Amino acid sequence: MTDINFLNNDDSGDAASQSDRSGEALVDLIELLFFAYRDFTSDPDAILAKYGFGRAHHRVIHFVDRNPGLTVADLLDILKITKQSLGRVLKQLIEGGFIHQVTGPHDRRQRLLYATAEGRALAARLSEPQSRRIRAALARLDPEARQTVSRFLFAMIDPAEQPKVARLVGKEPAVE
Amino acid sequence: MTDINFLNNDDSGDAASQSDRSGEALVDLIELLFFAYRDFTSDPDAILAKYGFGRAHHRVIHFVDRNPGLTVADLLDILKITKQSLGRVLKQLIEGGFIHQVTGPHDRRQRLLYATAEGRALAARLSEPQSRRIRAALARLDPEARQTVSRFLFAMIDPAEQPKVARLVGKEPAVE
DNA sequence: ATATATATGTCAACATGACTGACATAAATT
DNA sequence: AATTTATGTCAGTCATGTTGACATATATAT
Repeated sequence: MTDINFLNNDDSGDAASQSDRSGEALVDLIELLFFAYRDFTSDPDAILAKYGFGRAHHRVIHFVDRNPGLTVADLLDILKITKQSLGRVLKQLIEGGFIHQVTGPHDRRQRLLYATAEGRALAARLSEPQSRRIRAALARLDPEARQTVSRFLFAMIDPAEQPKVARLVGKEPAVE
Repeated sequence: MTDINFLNNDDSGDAASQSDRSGEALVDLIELLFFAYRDFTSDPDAILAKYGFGRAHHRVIHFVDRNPGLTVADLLDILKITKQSLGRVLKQLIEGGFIHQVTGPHDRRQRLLYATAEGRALAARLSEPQSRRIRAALARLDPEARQTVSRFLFAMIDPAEQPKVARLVGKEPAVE
């Protein structure tokens, strides 16, 4: 029924836009990235739905869990969204007891963010299927594939953002 | 100002959630995938804004351009969205003259979708910065990196979806 | 001390792109 | 003739992003 059969539908003879063979392989990678990311996010989405949360909550709890003491400004810079957007999901996560705030010790204007025990459990639960998916994918490849994939993904990030991401991830994926 | 400095904020001594060293590298890949995809989609987003279009339009025009004669059902299966969601963006693309419909020759219920000259031009314009980004990323890696990355991304897709994607992309990324 | 800048929060209005549910039409299939 | 399928559409809702304006507390500079 919902079977993809349009490869046989090519009886129109009009395949002009597909004839550019030079960039063909790159278009493949564009599409693979789309499908990989589509499925990569589907696992956590299903878990989040049980909590009444969305993908935005996932991103917040993930980065707060991974970086205890993160400030709101840090989070805004990572997620590239407005504080109004962040405000809503952050409020829900705090009210739900997944994140708690601590007034900054040096700068009392700051609210340092920490995941609670429940928050850490949720973060772990969300990352688990994603880790498993990555582990399964890498299992089919050579041992050095992880390094290659890591470097590729890092190189895909805007050059201006790469230093920040390198510090955030805690490693230098582009260096051996 | 908006400088990320929370790596120095770790004066709380509480890094419990970061102490799981076993899955550490996989968490890195989770984050790199997030950042890579975030920036990967930012280039087309800027172009789409000029047309009053969004990311949904990009996906539709891309797959229609790449697969002339695609049916609505095919598109729904690729994008994994509802027909109501697709309906709006498809309508706008048709009204804007980027896509035109042809009644199916065998099954007159079907509307085969084709990109117009303008649609092909838009698709090319959108994929150009993405191709360039990928090309630049691969340029820093070994020649066999493309094969590795391609296989990795393919393996990240739900196994049940892999055959469809393999046919759609027109290659077998998992095979040499 | 006062002025200014910064970090954060909040209110209001809005846009996009998803969703569900219901129903309509035309054409194919049984 | 009845049913299924492919598609379209109306109506309402939700999640998550946006801009603009403004408030508060605190830090910093003059």
